[in-house]
Amino acid sequence: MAITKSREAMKRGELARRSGCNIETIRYYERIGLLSEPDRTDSGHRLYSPEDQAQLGFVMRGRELGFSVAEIRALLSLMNSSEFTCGEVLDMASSHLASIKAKIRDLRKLEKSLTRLVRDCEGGEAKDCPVIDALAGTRFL
Amino acid sequence: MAITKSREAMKRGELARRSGCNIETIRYYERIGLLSEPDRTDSGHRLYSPEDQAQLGFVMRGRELGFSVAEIRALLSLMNSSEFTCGEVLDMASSHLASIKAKIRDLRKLEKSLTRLVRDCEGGEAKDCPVIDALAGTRFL
DNA sequence: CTAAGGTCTGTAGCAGCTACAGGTTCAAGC
DNA sequence: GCTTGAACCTGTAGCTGCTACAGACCTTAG
Repeated sequence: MAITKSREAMKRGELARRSGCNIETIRYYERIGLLSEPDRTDSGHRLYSPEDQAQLGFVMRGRELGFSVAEIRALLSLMNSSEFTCGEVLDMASSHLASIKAKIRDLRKLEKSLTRLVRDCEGGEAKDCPVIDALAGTRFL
Repeated sequence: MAITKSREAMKRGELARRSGCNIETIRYYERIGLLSEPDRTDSGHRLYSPEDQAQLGFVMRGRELGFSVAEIRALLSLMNSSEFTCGEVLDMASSHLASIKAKIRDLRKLEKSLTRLVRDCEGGEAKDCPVIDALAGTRFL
């Protein structure tokens, strides 16, 4: 094993443990370009630097905020371009926010419909179940 | 082409047109067992009956209500079992409702975090973008 | 030196579709 | 009857975001 950087560097398992990321997901992020290819030991084991760990953290927080892989890729390349403007980032974040709001609206509609169906269903052995009726198209939502 | 049922039966394209379902999705639903295998003409073209169309409608409404394919499969087999109880359906519907509520809660958290970030971002050419800072881990959400 | 664990690679699987290629078949016009 | 183009057939690959496994190699403790 290479001696250089050995104090700071860690292998995939430890990065997984430290970051809380699934060990296979780390390799997946590398493959799709969300993590840059790390150094390797002479025998081919990956060696991650603290910078790699920071980048993984960036990706994970982005995912937690619901950004898609494509969006995170864009954010990363924005950051790495020497002069990125906060405006570009703002555009991405606010359009992402808009899509989250839209999802919430859709889900709230579902919630309303289902709540009504569940409320009207008595749960007995009735022949006419409002939920089934709705699905069968014989009842309006 | 078989003469029987020809007045009522339709081919895949027409079923797609009438139901609003993507034509490939119909075949997909058949493959995964959400639609029963339809009759065929002598040359192998699928012939859908009005019952098939009703079943497709059931599946589509289920999907619109956010039920998973597995849940819809279960609902279908419940319906086809001679004596299904409304209670079983109610259980499925209300646990599905619970998962929708959970999704809404998660999305609302995201919405809050993102709204705050976007609000604090002035969108100029600032060196310190709150969105980037949050992703980089140098700012708490 | 050996055994157990970690890591390597490639690949397959999940949901829920959607789309395409390459081959029949149908239906309408001439 | 023949041609043409649309519709249909099959199998399979792609999408997103992972997750998991097999079989080989490497590392480390005893």
